Amino acid sequence: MIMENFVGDLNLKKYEDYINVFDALSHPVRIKIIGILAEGRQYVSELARLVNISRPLLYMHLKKLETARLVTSAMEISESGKAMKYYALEDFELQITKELLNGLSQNIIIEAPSKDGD
Amino acid sequence: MIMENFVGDLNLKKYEDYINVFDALSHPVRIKIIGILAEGRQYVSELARLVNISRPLLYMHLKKLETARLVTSAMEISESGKAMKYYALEDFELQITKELLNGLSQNIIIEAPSKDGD
DNA sequence: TTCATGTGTAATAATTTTATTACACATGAA
DNA sequence: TTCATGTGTAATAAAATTATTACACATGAA
Repeated sequence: MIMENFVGDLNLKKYEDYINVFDALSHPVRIKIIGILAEGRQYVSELARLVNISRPLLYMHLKKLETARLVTSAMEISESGKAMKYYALEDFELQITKELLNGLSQNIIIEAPSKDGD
Repeated sequence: MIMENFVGDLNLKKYEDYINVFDALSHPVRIKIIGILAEGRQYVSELARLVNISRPLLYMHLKKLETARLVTSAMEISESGKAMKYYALEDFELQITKELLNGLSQNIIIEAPSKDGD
């Protein structure tokens, strides 16, 4: 079995996929969320209390994490009959090397807007 | 020799260090820069041409990469007598795991601005 | 001297991200 | 019915990032 870039359960292919992950990991609140979800899944309102931010803001951060596929969500009806949305952390293990980034770089083309401000 | 989180030549300790790295890696232009520097060091003006962006913008991106300590810079006087600023890629190898992020998470405290928008 | 090339940065504009506020709607329990 | 708790999102404000423009200054060669 060949594993070019071992990336755990995440299936990152295009450079955009990686950038989504890096972007997702570039904010303290989102690292905090990951830390909490590492202990086990949690529903939104409770997660908001644990992270100490508002629910609307939490949704924004969760969206980034979900886009990066670092977390997944699932709706459930609790015993008491309430709808609960649970978020869970994905399994992942990312190895970032110069070689990987160099490889991604090959697919990136920056189209020229202006060459020099002079 | 114990190596808690192997991070190559980068010496990342605080969660801010990691966030700086993630942030640095979260933009196509910067990945492109890394890809080019992976082939060898380069001076600013030439790098700007290779990446296809303006020099002022390049400086901005280089600053982020340098803050993250993914690149280093050095001034040199060329044979022809011109001052040249060379940028080079650092050696690094980063293993990102749930455990690492969970560890970082412990040090992050989000101070409450507002609990819920309701 | 003028041109081509290198350095650096200040000021501003454009865009995106982050954060807040204010809603609407559902359920179970008191 | 009212309260506490859960869901979701639209609109806006605030802040940060990204991008542009316009400078200044240095060196070697023509």
